[in-house]
Amino acid sequence: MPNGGQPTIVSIAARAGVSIASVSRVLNGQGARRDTTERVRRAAAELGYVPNAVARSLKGGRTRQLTFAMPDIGNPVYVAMVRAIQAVTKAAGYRLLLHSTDAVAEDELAVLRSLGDRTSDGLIICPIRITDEHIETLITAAGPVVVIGSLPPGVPVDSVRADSVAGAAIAVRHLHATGRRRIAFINGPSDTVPGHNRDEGYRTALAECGLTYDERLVVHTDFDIDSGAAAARRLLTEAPDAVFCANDQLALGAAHTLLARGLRIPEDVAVAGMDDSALAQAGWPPLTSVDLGSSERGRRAAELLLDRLENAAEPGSAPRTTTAPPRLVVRGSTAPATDPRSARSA
Amino acid sequence: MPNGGQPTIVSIAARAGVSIASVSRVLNGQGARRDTTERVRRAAAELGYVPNAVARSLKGGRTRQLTFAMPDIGNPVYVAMVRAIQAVTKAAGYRLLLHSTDAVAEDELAVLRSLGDRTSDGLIICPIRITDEHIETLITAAGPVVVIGSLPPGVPVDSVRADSVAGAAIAVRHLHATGRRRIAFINGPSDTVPGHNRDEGYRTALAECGLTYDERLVVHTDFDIDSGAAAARRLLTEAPDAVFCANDQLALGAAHTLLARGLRIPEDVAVAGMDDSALAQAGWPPLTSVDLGSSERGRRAAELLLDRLENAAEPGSAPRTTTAPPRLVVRGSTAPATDPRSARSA
DNA sequence: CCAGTGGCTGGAAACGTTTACAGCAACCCG
DNA sequence: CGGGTTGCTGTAAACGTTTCCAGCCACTGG
Repeated sequence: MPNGGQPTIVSIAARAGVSIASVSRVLNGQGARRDTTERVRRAAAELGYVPNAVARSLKGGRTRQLTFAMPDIGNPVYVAMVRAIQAVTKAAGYRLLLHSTDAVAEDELAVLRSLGDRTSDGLIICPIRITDEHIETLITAAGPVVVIGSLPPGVPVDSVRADSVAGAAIAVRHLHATGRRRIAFINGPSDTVPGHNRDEGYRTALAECGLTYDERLVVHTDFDIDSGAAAARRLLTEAPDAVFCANDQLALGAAHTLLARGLRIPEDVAVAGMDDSALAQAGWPPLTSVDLGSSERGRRAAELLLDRLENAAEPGSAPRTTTAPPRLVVRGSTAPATDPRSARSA
Repeated sequence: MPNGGQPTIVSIAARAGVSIASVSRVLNGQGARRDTTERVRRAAAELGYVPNAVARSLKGGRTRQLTFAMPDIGNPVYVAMVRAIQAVTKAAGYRLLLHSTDAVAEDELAVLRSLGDRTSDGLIICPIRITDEHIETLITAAGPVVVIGSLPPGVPVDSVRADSVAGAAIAVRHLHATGRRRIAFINGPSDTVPGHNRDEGYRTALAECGLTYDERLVVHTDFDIDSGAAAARRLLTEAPDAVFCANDQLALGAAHTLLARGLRIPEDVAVAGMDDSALAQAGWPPLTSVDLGSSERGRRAAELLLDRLENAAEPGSAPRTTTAPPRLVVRGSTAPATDPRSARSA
């Protein structure tokens, strides 16, 4: 018993006195005589048989596993995506493998290539940067892939994008509408796709509002809480009346710094984030944030992937792209400076 | 080519003009003639060969995949564990499958049973409740399992526990030491292991401090932000001078409610949480929290599991249990009411 | 020069399934 | 009563690897 004592279809066949083919058929619900069915069922139950998924996959060529690769499991945005994806894939009978690439491009490529090892039937990937090598690897991937993020035009791969250009613009216009004029911007790395797009939205909206772009009000840093706090410290000398942040984590970090310096939010400075993650509601004051539709994107990506798998759309068929519209969620952190609530007892 | 055109060891053998056995040997770095080695390597590269992990697993009996099942991916505590586990398993050459059970017992059992399908070589599970059925299933599991959490004595399974009884007690004593006397407690469900233990710690510490347990100051609810906020609303009528929460999410929710009602933290009410997750540092004011060693527990669990796997310790060998000591991390949310900083300008 | 040795190699079996195919009995109908 | 149908069953091949084993060749040492 080289197997470790695990019962197999063979043990069942022996015990029930039938062939392995019959066992397989009974267990997969195909026709069999009353008598046979019963004997097999009983033998399987007595032995505590569990089908070997590996053998099954080898034969069938499918693992019924899908992979989701994201830059950072710690970021609530991706958690939201995971939930949405999970809901769809679970319903379709697939297991979901999660992979955190820690935002390193090499890891992303490795995941893409690993589709070739047939460990999973398909992949949803959320790349933070998109290099030529990414595109090359995407095209030659050994199985269906859906990208969550913006792909250059012409790349024949399904994708689901967020309109973060428009999203950033909405936030800036909102800040302007509440009377802010020195709107600082804490952004992620400028060489990432999200970083680049948010920058574009920021500039566009500033122009629309008749404000001029002032590079002293802009900081590029990493997408996490500590970076947000540090960036805000640097911005303090510029005395902004609003800080727009490229995600909620940055916004939370920034708010933290501002409050620690005795500034009031929103009376002295407004703060807005992006993603509308759980963090935005949890922050104090609750953060205004732009919902880029993380759940929606996750759900949609999963659907696209399943469609490729189940309907076996010929690999070359036209790639589909969906864009989730952004939505501003206004909370306390950007109440107008002239709002009655801002009148403090002091 | 029923395979989908994927190159296999057979295609390589044909192209290189050698047997499949030689291909396998070359690719696995075993001895071969210079000439053979080179031809195989080249053929493999030209075809873009990637070994089929499924076939390999079937033959080898191991998938080099491990599973981590946790109640909730959204909770930063589990994220910390995932990171720690990942670090260990990745170094050992294992892939990690993540599974969110959403705290439903049936799902936990399903994961445990699914070890039998040989999809992964071992399992780390973080059960929220432990029923007799859990124990039964744990014992008969088809592969090595490590439990993160408290197991009743005598269950022959490796486990890593947090001392949340002691942890809760530390927090309560700290609140008492800073002058608080009406210490409310927002706890998770009392029929969960963590919920039960934290309750015990709370009661013990109260007694030590000479305070009496007052059930009007205690709320049992779910382990998330919204529940914390709702619980705090209910507690307001009791005018506590401190709120101890069974995790950081509850604490954040509670702080939120308190601040929204115009109470000052820590001047009017102190707030303390547990887990010392990213949330605690991110909150405003930064939350005092008890670090229950999530990373440490994750790391340790991974090590135990790997040890079982690699050293093939005979299944019956003595189960090992580790306990991670709690550690109080004091932050702004529990500064003593008499602290000079608490004197406001007003 | 021959037996022995050692390095490489190929054939074939094995891992646990699913499934095409053929065999076989029982039955129905003409 | 014979030929066809029907319903079930078993044999064996296949999925893509790894690995045991035996064979081959070229040496080496006596």
